[in-house]
Amino acid sequence: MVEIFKALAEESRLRILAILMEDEMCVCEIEECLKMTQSNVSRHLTALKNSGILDSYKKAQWAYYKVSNKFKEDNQDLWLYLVKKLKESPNYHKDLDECQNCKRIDLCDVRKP
Amino acid sequence: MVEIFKALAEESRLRILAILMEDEMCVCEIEECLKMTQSNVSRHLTALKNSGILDSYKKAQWAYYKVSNKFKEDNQDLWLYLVKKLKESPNYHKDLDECQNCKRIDLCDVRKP
DNA sequence: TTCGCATATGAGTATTTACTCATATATATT
DNA sequence: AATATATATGAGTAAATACTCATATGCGAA
Repeated sequence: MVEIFKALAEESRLRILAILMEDEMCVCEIEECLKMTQSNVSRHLTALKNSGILDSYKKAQWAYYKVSNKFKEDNQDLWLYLVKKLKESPNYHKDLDECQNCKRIDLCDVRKP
Repeated sequence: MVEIFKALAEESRLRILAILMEDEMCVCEIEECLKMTQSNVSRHLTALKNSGILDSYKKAQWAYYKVSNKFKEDNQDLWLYLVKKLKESPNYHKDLDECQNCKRIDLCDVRKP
């Protein structure tokens, strides 16, 4: 439990989690959406993954991250709380809009026709 | 939200919260129950209070802390999660037992007849 | 007023954490 | 094999955090 709270006790990580709430994403997309450095994104994703909140898989050189279903199941009340509160957080809509813009750019394999 | 997670991202604070789940307590009682230094208890309680999780009141030289009702109302899902998970945590039963022992000792005014 | 008790706070120390730049590693293309 | 792209990881730096000891502050009793 404390490990989960530690992972969540950081603004950048909550922003990442907020945009991952909607759909899985690739590192390069998160970078672009949140205007964060690649290495910083990677580290935060690793922290969230290590605490059991995210899952990831690789497709060629691309790494995709998504909220872990197991996490959602094992921590239903917390997940409910997060979904609600993340949508209310100050950066949420701005970040979401930015993500819509990013989806118009071909960033990684999954976005290519 | 992040402030709340920051307050909860610490083992000692979760232990304090776990025993405060049952009933309000005085600083000196928490000290005794959890075998922590007075100053450390005081600091953790202040952190939990500043994040909105706890409320406190003074009675003479004694300071009592309890879980804030406002916090419970505003963060129902999270509180539900905490109650469940705190009871499952490794130290919970040991700490609870220790508290039962402490209640046999007269520590502060409220315990005196 | 002085003394005793409870607790908050100052200060020091060690550890942890967030971020960056650089680069190692993994995968694909030529 | 060389080159390009994506991402994880090493290393350095600054800031934050947890804990302790000491003591300031607040309250009550004598």
